[in-house]
Amino acid sequence: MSDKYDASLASDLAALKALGCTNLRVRQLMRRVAQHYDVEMAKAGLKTTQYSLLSHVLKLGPVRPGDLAKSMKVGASTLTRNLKPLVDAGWVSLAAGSDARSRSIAITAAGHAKRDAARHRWKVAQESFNTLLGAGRVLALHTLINESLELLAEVAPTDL
Amino acid sequence: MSDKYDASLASDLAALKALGCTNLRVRQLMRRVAQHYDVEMAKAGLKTTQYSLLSHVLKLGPVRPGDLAKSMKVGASTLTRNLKPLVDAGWVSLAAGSDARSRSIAITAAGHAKRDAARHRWKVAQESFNTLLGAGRVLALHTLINESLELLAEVAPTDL
DNA sequence: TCATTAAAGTTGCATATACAACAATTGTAG
DNA sequence: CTACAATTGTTGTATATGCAACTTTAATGA
Repeated sequence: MSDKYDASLASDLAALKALGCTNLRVRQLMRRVAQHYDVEMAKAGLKTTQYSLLSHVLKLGPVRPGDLAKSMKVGASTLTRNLKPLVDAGWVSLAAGSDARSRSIAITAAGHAKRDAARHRWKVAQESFNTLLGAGRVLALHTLINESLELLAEVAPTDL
Repeated sequence: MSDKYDASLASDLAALKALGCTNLRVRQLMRRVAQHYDVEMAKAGLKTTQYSLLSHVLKLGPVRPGDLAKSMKVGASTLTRNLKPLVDAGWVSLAAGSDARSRSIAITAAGHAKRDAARHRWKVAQESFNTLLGAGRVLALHTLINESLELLAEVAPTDL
């Protein structure tokens, strides 16, 4: 398959210089998107990040911290800390793993219930987001993110 | 001008359901991009966020906190706190504003020097990012972010 | 077996982020 | 002129984020 972004046209190279800091722009987008989703998720008593974490634990079943962190693409230390509120709330359990240095993270019955209850809110946020931006734009954004993450992961200094 | 994302094709609507959480994906991208830039900026002794803040203060001249926050699209409380390390380092000064409830934020000589010294690192990060992803992809990403931020701002509950 | 290295998580430290509540000031209606 | 409302920032609280250093355990080599 052809890559429509392979060519570096002269016009592109000129346009690049007019762009602002990509890091800043991505952060700004992240904040707005978080705000959009958080408004809905708050009605379910969850931060969007917590919903994602809960969903991943549910999907992966009993899972080791390292594998969960890789799956979510966050650093190990971030995972340790983000897990704490969920454990405190009784939505996630931390048990001893087969290997004595590792652990086993699992969702509890209460956690499963909480996630199911919050699922509807997430859908509302996701769908209103799609409507607001337009389907084509959201699809294009996801495609760009997919490609970018792959390219960035190849040269990333750490797993995050 | 025509908007190539206006139409909601049936094929698009079907593809949307296959997408994961947009909030999660944008966050993941943000982390990787931050990591990429931070590697370079660390050589100048700055976080990329601090470089952005310093650059904005430089660009806007003596500026009120509220205006600076709006320009950077961060919440007012975030700005207050992000400013502190820079003030402590002597790169930014906080003075009384004309209006007694407001203030005046300005860059110091040391801050200006620091920013100039860091500018080269930022360029390296930005250019290596462009090379890694490809000019077309970066341009497409910026375009999507520009459009998305505009649409999101219209319905945002707060200024952040 | 014993020292070395590798693997897996957690903790100390620092920053980033924002909502709600608050404090201080200015503007405005009566 | 005063009571009420709007403006402008900061703080309390809580989460998100990750690097470097550390602890514990497992694997490996001599």
